[in-house]
Amino acid sequence: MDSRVGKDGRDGGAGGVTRAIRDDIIRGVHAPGARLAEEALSARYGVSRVPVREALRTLEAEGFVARRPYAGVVVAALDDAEAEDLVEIRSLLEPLGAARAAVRHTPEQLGRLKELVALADDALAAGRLEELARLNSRFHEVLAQASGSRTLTELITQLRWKMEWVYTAKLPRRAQDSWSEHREIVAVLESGDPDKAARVVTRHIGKGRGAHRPADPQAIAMDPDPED
Amino acid sequence: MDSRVGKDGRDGGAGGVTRAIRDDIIRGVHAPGARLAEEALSARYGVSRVPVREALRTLEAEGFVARRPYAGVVVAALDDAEAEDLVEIRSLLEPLGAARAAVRHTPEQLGRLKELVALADDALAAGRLEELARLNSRFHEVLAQASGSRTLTELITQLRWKMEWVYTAKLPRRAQDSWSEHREIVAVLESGDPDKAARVVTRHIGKGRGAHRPADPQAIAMDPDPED
DNA sequence: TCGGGCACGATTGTATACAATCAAGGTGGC
DNA sequence: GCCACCTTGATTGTATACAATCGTGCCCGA
Repeated sequence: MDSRVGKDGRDGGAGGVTRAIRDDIIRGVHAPGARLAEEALSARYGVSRVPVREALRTLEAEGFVARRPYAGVVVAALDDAEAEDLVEIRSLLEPLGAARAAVRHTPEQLGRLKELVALADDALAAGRLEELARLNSRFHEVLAQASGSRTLTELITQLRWKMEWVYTAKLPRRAQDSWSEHREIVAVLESGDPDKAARVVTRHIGKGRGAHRPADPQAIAMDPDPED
Repeated sequence: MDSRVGKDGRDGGAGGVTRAIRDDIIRGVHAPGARLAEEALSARYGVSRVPVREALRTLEAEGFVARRPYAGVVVAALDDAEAEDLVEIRSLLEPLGAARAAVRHTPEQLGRLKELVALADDALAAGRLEELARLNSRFHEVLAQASGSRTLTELITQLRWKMEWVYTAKLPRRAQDSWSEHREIVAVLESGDPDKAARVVTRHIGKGRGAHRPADPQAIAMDPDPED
């Protein structure tokens, strides 16, 4: 198992290490609470300590690791309350992004979303679930970009990473239901109605009414899920 | 004008440079679009390029600078639409934080908030407006921390930095009105009602009804403001 | 005169070497 | 035996040196 980052990444270098470490954290390779020694990481990913340190700085700002001076970094651990907060925050921001997207989306983005829906149809028919998950991520990524707001896009993307991280253990559920809703989202975007876009995405996220109320137990029992 | 970072910072080092550069960006010392050459920064802040690079990685993740491989970093520029989005996002997240704080706040945090209100009374009576601005930042910082969610705290803090950045030109308005509302917030927190806390903070932020609707022109004309 | 191509300078990305700091274990005294 | 103190090892933080890459301006030819 060699995780060293190849020379093929489009970015200069350390960015690739950042992605590699982040992916390994999300996939559980580096468990929450685990200490990440710089030299061990540099050996594992095949670069020196400098890119590793820069990657850790990025991951710290993103909230995946915690850093204490002269005491090293550890993988962050999200307790249940924080996981619920992530769901709540996402249920606020992604509808906002959809409302923006309904007004600001470019034709290219709309076309890309339609293309993804079509690809998902094929993947679903062929029963390729892994493909479906990847397409799902892409769909929400493009949807966020369509908001036209860099801040919103980055926040939503990072929230989805965190969601994937939290729910990484319980993998492939509900992967097939969501694409009919995705198609609906595309249609609403095309209509250009921001309020309707926000409502549809709110329902899609799986967490309706109750804006600032802590998620009620029943909603949690529904187990909202990154695969939507 | 010597901006070099002193040895007295509580953190090991590069963290201090991060704060210094961020402050200078917010204060407009480094204008939006300006190129930040690493060597120039290391000379200016009195450290080598390594801490500078790490600081830039943090600031990139926070959205203050943009980085392109082998092309250097430039200070990010927020257009009007993005500025409005910041207001909107904040108007969603800070009430959520207040609702959490109403349930989760610690006695220490509540005491600290009351103390800040009292200090603001004195500062107001003495007419020290700069002191008031600093206390205002601290108040909202502690309020965010009282949410008990690391994610929420960091998001809200970063949003306030960005707001301060955007509205940095037009400085000392409305600094005196907000503290009566701050006192009200403390009272609501103490009562422990999350919905009421969210409503009060929403009103305090200055942007009421219309959750996912783009801010209407009238609301923008009111000129929402970090000094609240 | 204008366009293509190449060499050069400047800047970013990376690696190695060194200094500062912390934690743990040993040692001496009581 | 126990506690304070120090020493030592390991790890982080920083500085310097080197490699990779990009933009620029000059040169040359048509």
